[in-house]
Amino acid sequence: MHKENPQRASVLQHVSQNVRRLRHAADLSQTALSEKSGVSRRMLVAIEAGEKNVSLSTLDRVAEALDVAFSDLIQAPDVRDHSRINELAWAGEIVGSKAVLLAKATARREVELWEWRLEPGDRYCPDPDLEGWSEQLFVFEGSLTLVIGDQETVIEAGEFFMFASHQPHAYRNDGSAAVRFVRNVVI
Amino acid sequence: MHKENPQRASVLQHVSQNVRRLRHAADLSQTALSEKSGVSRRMLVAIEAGEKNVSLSTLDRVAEALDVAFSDLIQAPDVRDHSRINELAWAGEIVGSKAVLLAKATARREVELWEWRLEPGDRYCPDPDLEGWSEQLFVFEGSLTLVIGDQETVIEAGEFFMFASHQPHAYRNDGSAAVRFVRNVVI
DNA sequence: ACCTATTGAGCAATATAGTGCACAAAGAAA
DNA sequence: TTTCTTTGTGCACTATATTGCTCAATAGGT
Repeated sequence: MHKENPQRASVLQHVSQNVRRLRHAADLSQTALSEKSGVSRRMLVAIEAGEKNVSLSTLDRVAEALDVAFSDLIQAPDVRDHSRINELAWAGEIVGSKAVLLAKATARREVELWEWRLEPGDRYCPDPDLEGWSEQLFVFEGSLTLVIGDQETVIEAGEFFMFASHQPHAYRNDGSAAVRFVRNVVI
Repeated sequence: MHKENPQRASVLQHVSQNVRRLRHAADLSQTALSEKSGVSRRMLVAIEAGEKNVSLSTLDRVAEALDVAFSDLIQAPDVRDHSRINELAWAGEIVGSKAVLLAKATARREVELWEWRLEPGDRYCPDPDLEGWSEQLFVFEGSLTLVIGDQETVIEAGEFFMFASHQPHAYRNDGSAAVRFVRNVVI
């Protein structure tokens, strides 16, 4: 009649891993999370073991106590690959035509595509983004000096660079001509 | 002792709206969806009314029957803005330095950043993407002819364009010099 | 050794998700 | 009108999520 609970739903496995991971990230014990969320510790054990079929509102209380979005608890925990690829994906019939996939990122919420132009000697020092954000830069004219922490990287025209933008960083043009680049901000 | 069910969880409201919207989009009656998903019609009514606290596996069965991702059922239904912005967001101290936010998209799963180069006379005709995908193009050298359906658009160097890529489309270089552009694929 | 914090698990009680049935209201098409 | 489809609701029943209580096992720190 009813299913013998094969728990086919992969969502539950993700939840189990995510809750544990995020709870440790928040430096909370099961007891502490239980008090903060209002969900019994016994239930938290079951959730982290993946042996109970959690309801939405219960899971939402956990998400709120962990200070994360609900969707963060159901997403596959390891799908995020902010890997740099830079491979030739297509070559046209005429020599020189090409398509290069610079990077592929598993986005959760937002993407921002920016066009930038920085005159020689100019700079931009943004506030660091929150944890999880990353930026992808593609310089198509001039030369860009990227400062991350105390480390400086020069990105020439035609080059691509990607970094986690929660650390302090700055853009600077040390060259003699204007630098123009595309900036892709992703979370 | 227990709460008088204020159902504070906004997730449940989203679910209620999403299920109904997607069910209509799939052209299914409650009865049909019930048979396809294995969830009782009585429960579907409750879900769409937002008066029951659905469990993950039950909602996952609904998601599978609707042929959508689980996260599609819990997300706020109208948050997707693929709006073109193109506003000057920052101006440097030296005249000419600038940052232009070309576009901001609410991404759900993936982002792909591509660098392209197309020689004169060359073209690329990809298979149309699935519903929901969109592409953002920024041409920084040459001139690109974008064919969408039976409509042609010429994008000059320095210009930006965005379109839903589920419709048949093609890139073509009608100019006399190579065209180079950045292509951002988002869902 | 001891003490303490943390986690896992068993069990009984309770709250509620989920089912199946019956029936009514509304709308569309004959 | 009559028929059919779709949807909402009340109710009793079952399945199970959720709780609070136990106790055991493990790991660190003193």
